Amino acid sequence: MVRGPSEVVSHYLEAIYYIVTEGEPVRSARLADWLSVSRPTVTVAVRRMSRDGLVRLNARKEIELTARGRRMAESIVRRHRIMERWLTDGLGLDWVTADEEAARLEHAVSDVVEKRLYEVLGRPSTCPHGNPIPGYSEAAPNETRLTNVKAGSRASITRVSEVAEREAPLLLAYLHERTLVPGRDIAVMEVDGVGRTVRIKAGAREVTLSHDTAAKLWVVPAKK
Amino acid sequence: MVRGPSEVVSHYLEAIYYIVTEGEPVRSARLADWLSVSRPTVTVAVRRMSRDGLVRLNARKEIELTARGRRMAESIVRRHRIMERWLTDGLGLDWVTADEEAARLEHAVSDVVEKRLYEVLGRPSTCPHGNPIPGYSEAAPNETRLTNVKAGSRASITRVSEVAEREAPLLLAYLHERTLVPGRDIAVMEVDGVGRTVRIKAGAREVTLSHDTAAKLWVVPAKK
DNA sequence: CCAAGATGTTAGTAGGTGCAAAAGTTGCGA
DNA sequence: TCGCAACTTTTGCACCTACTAACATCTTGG
Repeated sequence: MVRGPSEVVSHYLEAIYYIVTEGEPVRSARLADWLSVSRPTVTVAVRRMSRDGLVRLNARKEIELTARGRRMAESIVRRHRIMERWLTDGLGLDWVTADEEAARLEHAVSDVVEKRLYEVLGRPSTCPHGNPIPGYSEAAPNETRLTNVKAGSRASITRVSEVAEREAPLLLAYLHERTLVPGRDIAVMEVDGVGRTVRIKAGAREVTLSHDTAAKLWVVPAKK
Repeated sequence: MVRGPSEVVSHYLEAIYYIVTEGEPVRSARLADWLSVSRPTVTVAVRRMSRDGLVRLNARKEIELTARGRRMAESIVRRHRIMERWLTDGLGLDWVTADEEAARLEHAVSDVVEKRLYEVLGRPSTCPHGNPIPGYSEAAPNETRLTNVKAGSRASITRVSEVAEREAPLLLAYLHERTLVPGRDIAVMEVDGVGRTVRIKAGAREVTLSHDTAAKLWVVPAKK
């Protein structure tokens, strides 16, 4: 019998995957914060995962996924995002609740249910806030953080970073209220390097975002 | 934070609930078989559950649910049956697969999802094979086992015992193939006390069931 | 370059869940 | 009533997951 990763290990893999996707180094302390456990707990968990060939530590003690670990992580993230789609589109839950619920359901979903649900949902290509579903879709190659866009240009929101969900759950509701959702076209009015803010126009509405918040929004340049 | 029962404890509560519902005594050895664990494992698990006020042992060492244990068990069974409904009606899975999947999903479903899903499914009153959903519906009071019905009378199938699912999963497919499903009207042709069989007619088709199998089918007498 | 703060590990402890082997209990048929 | 078979528990082990306290190491600002 092939035993999959435990629920706890799955959460580690998932967190590592999200942080890697943001292009940030995965440190043990960050995982401890993310998963709300103590640092020694992370140390031993990572040691177990390393023993099982899921992760490895580089010279700077940063945690990296092995090929096997990445495959497992993708599988979990895929289930998570498909469940989020169902919870929002099918059951009408809001983004924040859907994410919390998906975090539990993702470990209970088998291949069979995952595939059937994906079909029934109409083969969605992203989770509700725009993140691609591993194995079915990928991020746009010309995607960039909103903080990299120059004042005066136009862009289209593609996704809200997964990191926002975990480290600032209130942000999701904040963005949703302001209709800063995937597919939204925006115009960048002003980038203030001193105040570290970005002023944008979404439809008729102007919004000023902090640099931190803007970094959580990924966009593609508007066509032509 | 109110910690619910662990997943393992939930499975114990669920199994106990099903066996009690069949009117049979709950013995430690039966739980060991049901849950596929060793008997010592059951002993210590039951001791923990007893300590936590979920079960008690009577003089014959039979396991009984406390009021609190029963409430928890009902909550789990409710989630299980609602999930089964979704898996069969929503995703088109067969009875056996739906039951297996529901056994994992039931532990990951929150109150919020349970209630929303129940509404979206149109407030079903039973699981796919006819068992009532605790808190929403109850078994018909005049329900009886098929083995108690006299030859020559007519009856309507109400449900397939939950015990069949766990202790004889192939039986579910067997019954489904023969359209012996809830709502089916049947005529009892012959009850053979020696051969321990029951011959019934369902539509145009005659089927002979063993006594064991017939005992897993619950029916109500045909109207009039 | 050094010290403070961030980061990581070791040590010791605890509870849950599981096992096999063996000993104790009980109930029932001969 | 005796003895066997079924049932239950004890014993001793192992592993995962978690904690706190204390120590070690690393990085970076002054």
